[in-house]
Amino acid sequence: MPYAEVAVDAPAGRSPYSYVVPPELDLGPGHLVLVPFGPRTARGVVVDVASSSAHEATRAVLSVASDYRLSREQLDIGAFVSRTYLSPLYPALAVFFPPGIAPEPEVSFSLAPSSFSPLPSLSAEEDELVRRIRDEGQVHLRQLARGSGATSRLQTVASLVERGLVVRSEKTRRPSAKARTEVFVSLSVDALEARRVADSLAGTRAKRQCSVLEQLLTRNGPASLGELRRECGATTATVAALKARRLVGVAERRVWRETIASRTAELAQAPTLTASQLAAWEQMTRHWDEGNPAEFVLFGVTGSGKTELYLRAARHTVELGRQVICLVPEIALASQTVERFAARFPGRVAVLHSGLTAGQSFDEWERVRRGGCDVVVGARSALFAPLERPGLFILDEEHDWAYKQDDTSPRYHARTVAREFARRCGAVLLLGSATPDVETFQRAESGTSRLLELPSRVGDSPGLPPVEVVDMREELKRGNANLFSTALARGMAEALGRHEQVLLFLNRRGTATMVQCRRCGHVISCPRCSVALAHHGARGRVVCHRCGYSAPVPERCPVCRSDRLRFLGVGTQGVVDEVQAVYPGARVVRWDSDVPARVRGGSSLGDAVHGGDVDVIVGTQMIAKGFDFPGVTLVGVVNADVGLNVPDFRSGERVFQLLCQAAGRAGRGIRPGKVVVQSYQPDHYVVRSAAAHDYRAFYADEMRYRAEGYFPPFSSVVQLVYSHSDERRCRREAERVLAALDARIHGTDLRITGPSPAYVWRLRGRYRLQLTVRGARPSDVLADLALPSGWVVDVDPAGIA
DNA sequence: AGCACGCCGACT
DNA sequence: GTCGGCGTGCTC
Repeated sequence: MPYAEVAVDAPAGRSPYSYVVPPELDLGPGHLVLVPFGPRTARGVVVDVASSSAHEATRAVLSVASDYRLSREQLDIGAFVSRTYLSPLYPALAVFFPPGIAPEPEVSFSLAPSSFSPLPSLSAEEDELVRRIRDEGQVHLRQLARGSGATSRLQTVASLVERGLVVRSEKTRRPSAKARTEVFVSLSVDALEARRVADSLAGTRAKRQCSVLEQLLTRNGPASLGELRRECGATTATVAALKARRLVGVAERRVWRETIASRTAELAQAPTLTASQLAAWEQMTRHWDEGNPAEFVLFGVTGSGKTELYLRAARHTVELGRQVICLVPEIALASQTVERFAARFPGRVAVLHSGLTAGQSFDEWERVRRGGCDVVVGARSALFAPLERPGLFILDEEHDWAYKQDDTSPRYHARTVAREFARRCGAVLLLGSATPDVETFQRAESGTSRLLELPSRVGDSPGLPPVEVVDMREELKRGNANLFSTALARGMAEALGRHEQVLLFLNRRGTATMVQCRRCGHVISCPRCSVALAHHGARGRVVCHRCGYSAPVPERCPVCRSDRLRFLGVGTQGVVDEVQAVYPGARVVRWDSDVPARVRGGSSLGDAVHGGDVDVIVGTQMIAKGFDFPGVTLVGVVNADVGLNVPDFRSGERVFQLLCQAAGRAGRGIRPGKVVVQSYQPDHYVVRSAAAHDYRAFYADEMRYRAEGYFPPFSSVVQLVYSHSDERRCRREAERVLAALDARIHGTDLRITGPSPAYVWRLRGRYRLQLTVRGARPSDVLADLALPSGWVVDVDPAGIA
């Protein structure tokens, strides 16, 4: 009897469970199935089918949940991700299925028919729950399990089920999207006949039928019912009448939902390469054709023409009969990249990211699976698109930490997974950046990968703009306590006088706009997290950026009742106000995540900026990244060094990347640009090297710092965080695991630090302690360490204290 | 989710 | 020394 080894959707399941394969199911590795698991039905992925099993299977697979099926390669990559990132197996495999294709079976409760007759005596809690179920018809288990008091609610419902007053039911929900079809109407008689009938109907009561015929005649082809409704006011009745008279035929046809890639159809010719592009291209193809090494780092400033090389490499791959995956950190900022790919590979580009509607996403996955696409462009999860034979993986802006998934399992880094993918299927990995991750650059330095340099900007745009670093301590000494230094203020006045645009960049990481009591010093903080609440002046509220808690700005200090509250720190709105105060005539806009994407993008605000109706743009991280502002000649970095003091070994690298990107925004048009960087630590190597546009100087200093601290790339880091609502239990558990780890690391190179409070010590009402393990291969020792729930393990975390 | 089990605090 | 509540582990 065949057995299926199934990776079950159960927490902490790193090894598969054995199930009997019922004879009626044609089951193989890669199938998504439903299996009984304890008292519930769970999803699972079949990883293997064998004639015998190590564990004696007692239960059988229930059904196959989807016709999507994973390849051997995908199963192997999933296992790699689970192993490398110490993640449960199911989520590491589930990423290869289109989102929403087989939702988790849902448990709900409804009233038993008998409970409509007189009720037996109920406790107050039971009565309340019965009323709620009656009012709402049914209640989902998820709703009961959410929020405080969940345990008692679940107990109450369990007792009601036991007494037969409430019935528990479980249903598999339908996929969140399906193929869209439309009814198409076409003439089933020749044009002459149709013309004759149309004329005969003119002036009669059947004027809609008449105009449908006219429409079909002018189109000289089929029209969808939707189009006919819009053009002629036709209804299904109109079409039915025409069909009854055997004048038209109807057919249902699949229609594909559109994305930006499918809307851009204009074919673009490949431009001639510049000398440095050509040199890089020749180097790439030479090594590519030799097949060794298959990893390239494309190192070039913004505007140096990296995308053109991506396109060439993609063309080369497609000509070899293979496909391309191009990852971008944030798709919202990458519409230009998508459009360029779409223009070079018309109709053959798929876009995959979380911003698509369920229907669009379903269609894009389906197009890829059917072999209809040569190129997939998308966020990190596009890596898992169902391509037949990927031959090239591109990571644009490879240093960006959006490539690391850190909120849910598997906590993978797309670069690492892409590298393994490429290795397994003999594909090329192409990493592009103006400021490569030091770990990436180190690989190139050591010869593990190949460095390709694009030293200058292409076209007529001037070189990199000169950067002036202003020492804000000196500024303070001279009595200027304003937000803007004398140099920045002068630069702004000059630019505005010439009717040129100014971009002010605010580094918000590590700062908060908080509310403090002047009398007792108390800072208004979140009741559930140990962070100060951010002040949103425009909305008159204080907001927790961690858990979303929000409250009106208090009138008095909650501790000492003083009404002398002051607002610390500067947000984008504060900068806007300051600009307006100094230059009353200036037209200022705020450009950050508080402004909805649709306003920033194609429509009003974007047009206003590009059309020159805006003088000053104020923003955060976001403006430093994808957007192109050709009219900007002055970039001011208001507070360059804020992020340097975040307790994270990568903080220097992040600030460097941000400063370089911000500086790269100036002078992208025809007129030369200039950058003013305001800093309280102007001598810091990060600020100095960014101002000099000198990546290699930064790299040298950063590597020294990393070596001294035993940080990556000199070690690998695994972070273990335990959270618990009870502080004592939290400490006890962290100490227990520390002792267990200590016992294991004897004779290894591993070092453990902690338990130490996490960067945010209290989050959503839970205390958090962290252990950090560093060494050459920390995962090996941690692989078979069984951790109770409440622990989060993050391999190569985005940042640690 | 639901059930068994065991730890820890409270009480006779 | 015992009781009982609740937190934790397990489900092929």
